[in-house]
Amino acid sequence: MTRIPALHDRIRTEIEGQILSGRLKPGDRLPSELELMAVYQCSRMTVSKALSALSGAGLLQRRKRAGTVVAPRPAETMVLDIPDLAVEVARRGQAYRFRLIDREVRAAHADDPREVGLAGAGQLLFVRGVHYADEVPMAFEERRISLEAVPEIAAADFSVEAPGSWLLRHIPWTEAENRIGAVGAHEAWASLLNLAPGAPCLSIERRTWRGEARITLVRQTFVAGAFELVARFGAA
Amino acid sequence: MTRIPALHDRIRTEIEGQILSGRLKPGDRLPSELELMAVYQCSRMTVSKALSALSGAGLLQRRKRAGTVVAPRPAETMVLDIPDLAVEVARRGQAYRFRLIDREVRAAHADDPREVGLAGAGQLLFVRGVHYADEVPMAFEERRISLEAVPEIAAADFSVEAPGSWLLRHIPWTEAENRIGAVGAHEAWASLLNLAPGAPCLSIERRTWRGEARITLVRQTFVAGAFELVARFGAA
DNA sequence: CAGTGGTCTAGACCACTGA
DNA sequence: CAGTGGTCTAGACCACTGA
Repeated sequence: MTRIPALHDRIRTEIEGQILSGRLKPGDRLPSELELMAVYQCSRMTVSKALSALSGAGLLQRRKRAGTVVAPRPAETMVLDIPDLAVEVARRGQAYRFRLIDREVRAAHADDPREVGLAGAGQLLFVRGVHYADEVPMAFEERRISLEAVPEIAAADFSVEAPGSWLLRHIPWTEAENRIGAVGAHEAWASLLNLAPGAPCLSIERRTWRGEARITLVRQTFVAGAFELVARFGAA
Repeated sequence: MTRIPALHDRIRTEIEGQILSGRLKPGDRLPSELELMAVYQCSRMTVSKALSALSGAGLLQRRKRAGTVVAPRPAETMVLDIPDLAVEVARRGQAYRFRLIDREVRAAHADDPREVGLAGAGQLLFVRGVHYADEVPMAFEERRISLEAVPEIAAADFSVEAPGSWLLRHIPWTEAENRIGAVGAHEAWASLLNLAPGAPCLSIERRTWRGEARITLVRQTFVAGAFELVARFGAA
């Protein structure tokens, strides 16, 4: 059973291979759709489908009259997996637990632009807790949630489910931004992770939106070595 | 000049909006192509183009006979920008410099599986250096390059150009994998970054390939706060 | 076996834009 | 203004697979 790939797929793969291997370089011009129809003995729609896919993937640039050229090397953007912590810990075969440290409903601090940006004049829910894998502390979490956007979270029980998992089930975000860096463990929470103050930690600060509405602002701080992010580019 | 969007684009946007807003939930079934043809008064190819795009983006799942359903919430994969350091520093309006610490051509250490995986029985080029922004040390880099894959790099002058920039110009990778974590500054290079040993650093370890060939293995260690990675998902 | 999506054709009209 | 890509049509044959 040798699967016969679709013709548009074969055309796409062939041209993609020529670009990735370097036989076709940025700026090189490709044959027109009319010429490719003759090469592959097919209709224009079929050629167009292959070229449009490559154009959508950023490998080609197409302009009327000017024709189709190989795109300049794209910015190095990679796909980054940011798994839900409970899922990731379970995948490793460890027991996951979230321990709530404290929670508070209050207005945004007017002198904290991040809080004002999140909650505006409304209330926010402020939550802190620790993520454990097999009862070993893995990350400290400090989260702010807009109660205007998610009023029903005021009643959620975070001893059962981490706030992040709760949010994902109830109002998944449509947009997110993560800032990833390193920080030294802060005195206020170093001991919660069994660390000395200043010990190296991986910090992920995430903002999420649902459409226009700001949902949450969370900062997770991981014990160095307890968690790694992986970003990939290219074939699986 | 109100740009009239293409019909297939309008169909795609409408359905996409219904999914992202939650009016259509994972598992919900969409009308068949035949039904959508009637709704939008268009041909099947036009409907198909819209649905195929959404299927390719992971928002829909399509199966013959079973029809088209909204896909389960996709894994949270984000787009991560990993800029070339020289480019990133220039973008900030700072002066970039790479300082070569040492370089060495040798065989892979048989007891280091990462080196053996990179160079096999062949030679590798081992390079260490520091990246500066406005003469302030920003990152320490330790890089291994397969000389079998890139013999011409043996003659490159790294006082002029960082190894990473040289590689990008000469043999851009087609696949890459990055592991991002936090580490404490190592005694061997902490002083090069004006850090005390153990001070928090952001670590990026990158492997690259060109097709099947392994190109390089590099670990860059950034002074905490000197560099942040940003990952985004959703609309720009 | 009937409905669904996957693919392909041979044509058409058009907007754009560089020669 | 002529060549190019963007879009769309009305049809066709087929593979797949759940009712």
